[in-house]
Amino acid sequence: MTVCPDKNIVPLAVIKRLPMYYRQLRTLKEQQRVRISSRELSGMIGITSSLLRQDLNYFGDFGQQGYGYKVEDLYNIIGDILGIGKEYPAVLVGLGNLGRALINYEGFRKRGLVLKALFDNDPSLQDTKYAGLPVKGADRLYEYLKHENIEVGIITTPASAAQEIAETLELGGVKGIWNFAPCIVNSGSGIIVENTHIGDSMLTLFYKMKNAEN
Amino acid sequence: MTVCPDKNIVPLAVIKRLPMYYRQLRTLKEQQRVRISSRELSGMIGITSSLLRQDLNYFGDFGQQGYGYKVEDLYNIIGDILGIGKEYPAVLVGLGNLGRALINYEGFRKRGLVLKALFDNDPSLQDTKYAGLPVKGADRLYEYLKHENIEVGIITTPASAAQEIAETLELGGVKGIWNFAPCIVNSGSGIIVENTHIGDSMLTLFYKMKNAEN
DNA sequence: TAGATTGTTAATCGATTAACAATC
DNA sequence: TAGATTGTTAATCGATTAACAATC
Repeated sequence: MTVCPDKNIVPLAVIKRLPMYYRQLRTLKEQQRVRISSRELSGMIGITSSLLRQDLNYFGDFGQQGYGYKVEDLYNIIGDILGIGKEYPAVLVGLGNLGRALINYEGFRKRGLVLKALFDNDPSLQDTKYAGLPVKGADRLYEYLKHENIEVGIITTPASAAQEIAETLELGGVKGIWNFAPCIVNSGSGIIVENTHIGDSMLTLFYKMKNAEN
Repeated sequence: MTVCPDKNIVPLAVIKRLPMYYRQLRTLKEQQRVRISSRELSGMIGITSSLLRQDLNYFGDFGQQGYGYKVEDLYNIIGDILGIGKEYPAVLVGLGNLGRALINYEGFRKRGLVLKALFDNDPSLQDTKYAGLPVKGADRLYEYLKHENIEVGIITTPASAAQEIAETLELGGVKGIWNFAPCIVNSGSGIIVENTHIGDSMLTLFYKMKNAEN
């Protein structure tokens, strides 16, 4: 029952499925479900039960033969594996519509993302507050990072500004960058960059729609 | 040079990379680059040149031996493959922060997504306008869809409302659903559902950060 | 032409599925 | 115990990479 991630050999494909399991287990928990078999859970998600069991067994033996998995236990275990529960101090750069939407979504806060300050180039926003958080000029980002312990930098600027901001974040010592700008952000050294290109998924949708007509 | 998608046998893994190529080619086009080799383009993106050439060859022969690819031509070709240029009339349901952010992002409009109406349950919003678009009660969604030709339904409601909205969209005859609610949306018949779970990528980031420390 | 780079085949690698013994 | 379902191995399937002949 111990959570033991086999040193770095867990395939990324497996990791990417964990949040999906986590979400479905939360729904089940909210419905007061106590136990669930790999067959039923995988069916809800649209994968095979083999795949689900394989994935879980990268981290440990969490089930019980003839019984299945305890919903709440598995939910907590996957939460632990994902690093939920820990707090991640964060800054967000780029106070446009998407930035504001992310700031106001409580789900992130609930999973451990704690915003500490916001940055934007617009002079009219300098030294104001938004959602209770201080708004500073992007030129003061590096200085701020030097004095605070920030682990995550969120980029919601236009593409043109993203690379420079990423470099500043990296110099400032963040551990991970969550990039929403529609461009590839390169990290010099090996810090973690997670790209979320919302527009890409729209184009994937268009492609599928176009080709479903046949 | 003709765009010929080999009937439905293009792997999804390939499709998912096309928007990335498209984005990088746009950047190159903006920098006035005329030609590019598969080696250089793939390097910018962080994949092998083999993979890039394999991917493109699902759709046709767009390069020239000894020369490479013409940036602008390839950009346009990939745009065509993805279905950009065509217009997709759309509705958005759920006028929260994320919904508003999407409405105000011009990039979607540029690629062909044309919002026609917005829906929300909040009575104070009924029959107002937002960003020049009419806002209606979610209970009027089905009636609206019956009278208008809408192809895409965007769901930015809380998880609890998403499934019902999805069913209404489907009954109303949309071809594709772009779901941002943090839950799995099941389509009865086979309409296209593209899920964009922003929160999932945050959890993936957390996992990577947690395990990079070792 | 010589050099460069494609398109494409074959080899490798990794991820998914099937199957079943172990066991609750 | 009998039935159910896991954990895990082996088989399959699919995706990526390497290599190179074709050719611009």
